[in-house]
Amino acid sequence: MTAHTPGGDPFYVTTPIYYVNDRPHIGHCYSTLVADVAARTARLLGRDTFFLTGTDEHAEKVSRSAAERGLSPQAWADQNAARFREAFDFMRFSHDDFIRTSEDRHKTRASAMIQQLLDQGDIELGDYHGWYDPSQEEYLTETTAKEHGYKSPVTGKPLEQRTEQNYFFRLDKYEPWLREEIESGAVRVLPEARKNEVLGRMKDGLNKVPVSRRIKPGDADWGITMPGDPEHRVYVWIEALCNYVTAIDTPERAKYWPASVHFMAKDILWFHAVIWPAMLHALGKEPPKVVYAHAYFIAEGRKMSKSLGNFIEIDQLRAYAARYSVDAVRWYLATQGPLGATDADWAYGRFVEVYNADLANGIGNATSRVAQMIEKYFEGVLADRCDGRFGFPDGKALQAALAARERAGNPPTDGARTFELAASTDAAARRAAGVLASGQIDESTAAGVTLVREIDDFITYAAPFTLAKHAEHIEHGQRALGAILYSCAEALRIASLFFYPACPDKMAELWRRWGCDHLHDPNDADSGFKAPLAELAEFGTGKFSLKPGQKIEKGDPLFMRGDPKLDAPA
RNA sequence: GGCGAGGUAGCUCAGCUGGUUAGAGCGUGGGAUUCAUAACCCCAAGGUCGCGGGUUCAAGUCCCGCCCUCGCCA
Repeated sequence: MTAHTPGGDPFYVTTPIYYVNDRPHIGHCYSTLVADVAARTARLLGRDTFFLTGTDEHAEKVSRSAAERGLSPQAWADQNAARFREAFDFMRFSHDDFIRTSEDRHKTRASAMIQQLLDQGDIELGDYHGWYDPSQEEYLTETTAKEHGYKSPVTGKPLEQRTEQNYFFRLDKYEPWLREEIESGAVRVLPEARKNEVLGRMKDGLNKVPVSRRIKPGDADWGITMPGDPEHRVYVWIEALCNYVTAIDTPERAKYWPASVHFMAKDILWFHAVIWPAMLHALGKEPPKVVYAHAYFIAEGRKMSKSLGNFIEIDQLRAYAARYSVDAVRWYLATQGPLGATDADWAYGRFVEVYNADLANGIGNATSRVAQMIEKYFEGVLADRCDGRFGFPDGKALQAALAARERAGNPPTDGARTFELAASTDAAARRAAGVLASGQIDESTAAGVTLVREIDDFITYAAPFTLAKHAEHIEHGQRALGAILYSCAEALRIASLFFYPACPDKMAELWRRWGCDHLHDPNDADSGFKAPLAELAEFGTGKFSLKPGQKIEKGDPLFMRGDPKLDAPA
């Protein structure tokens, strides 16, 4: 789907695979967006990136829902998996593959992985006993059972103690190893608060975990059976975890293991941070480098739930996108989302504020004003190059600008300032590079925002619009003006690179207008970069820098200002 | 109940090993300005740093107690 930059270090990022019975909503979109931004950042940095998402299909409820509709489980899963694909295409996610657990490539490999665990004695038969809810035909955890007074949470009928033969994964065997991995950071569990949780819970000891249940008469033939024992069906979660490996188990893709980062919501952290690494270790494979569990979105200050019926579904995101652009929706999710341990709010008022502040009044306005000046004073053609340094005593361009302000009777009140735009863009690039190890995707967006702020500040101080009016009375006035505008444009070009992971289409649009040659195909934001960030972000003298003579087209506002008084899109 | 995190400006949060007037972004109010999408830039509003004790020459920053919120518990 996306062109890879050959030669870079492999970077493998995943999302959970989504339960195919669900309708795509903001939660799925958020997890996937986080991974997408990480993947796009990795590609921008020149890493050989592989980004995987997909659907989890082998649940009992899937076959039941299918039956209700008179469909085969597969047909039903096909239909719903397609919804996720559509939603993800709409969100402009750049996954390299979309795996479905009902695919043969997954089933055969997942079975083989389980077979190996069985052969090695890491999965063994044992007795499971727990609280069984006969009315729902399911076991409840001790905690849940207790919470409900040992009665069915659904029907209120008494629960029964039952014992059943199941297969168990010997998680207990790997406790010392796992503790060491997590404590040392060999497996980084993030955010830090989650790591503490996991370690805290591990203190109570690790038990064998049931990984299968006995097939009952009438159960649909849907899912993987325990190798060598067709009486038992493998639990979906363990099979689902295997997707991260099955999807890249080909000669060309093998280089991507171990995963650089698994992103997920906090509810499935335990599986990813504890059970999965232990399974991998048992299989003789390396554990993932980073396991990152984000928190949840709430809606307008309220928890989302089926009973309130306030889930933010894909249609609502589409409505926002119709008014503000998909990139604006991505921006809000990426910068305001629950990346840390606490939940974040999807709130319309906040959406407009952030959209206006960062996008419309930020990079959108900055590119407009710079392009407009180049159009007005230089007929839309860049005049000079400049190294982005404006200081004393040899910053001639800035001195000319200050002379103009003096002449206009509007000298700066804040004294002699120095601007090192090239140093600022370098600092931003270093900051953005931190995204990959920390999973902190907002480092890149924040670097872009900070940079734009500095550029705006510089424009105000250097006042090229004032210089333009007095240029003929000032020595080298016209050249100084060209140099200043060049630096603003060049700094904005570099800033746009940091906006790209969250706002790929808008930045591709900007690059087309300004004639920037970053992408293999300027008309396709996903066509891959021609060089890694280190080269793309060279200021002034690089291969990808703006060049004298280059045409700068202003065009319509990149992000039209939003009106907070309007009702929320619906 | 057990374990853990945290309560700092209207909002979201920074404040490392204790030390000049407690910071940022957004929002709000005012000013300046016109290159720009009435945007940008500057300034301000005055937050008992959850509450009460204690240690110290000095405490959001350490200790004790209390209140509250939140997370995890296969």
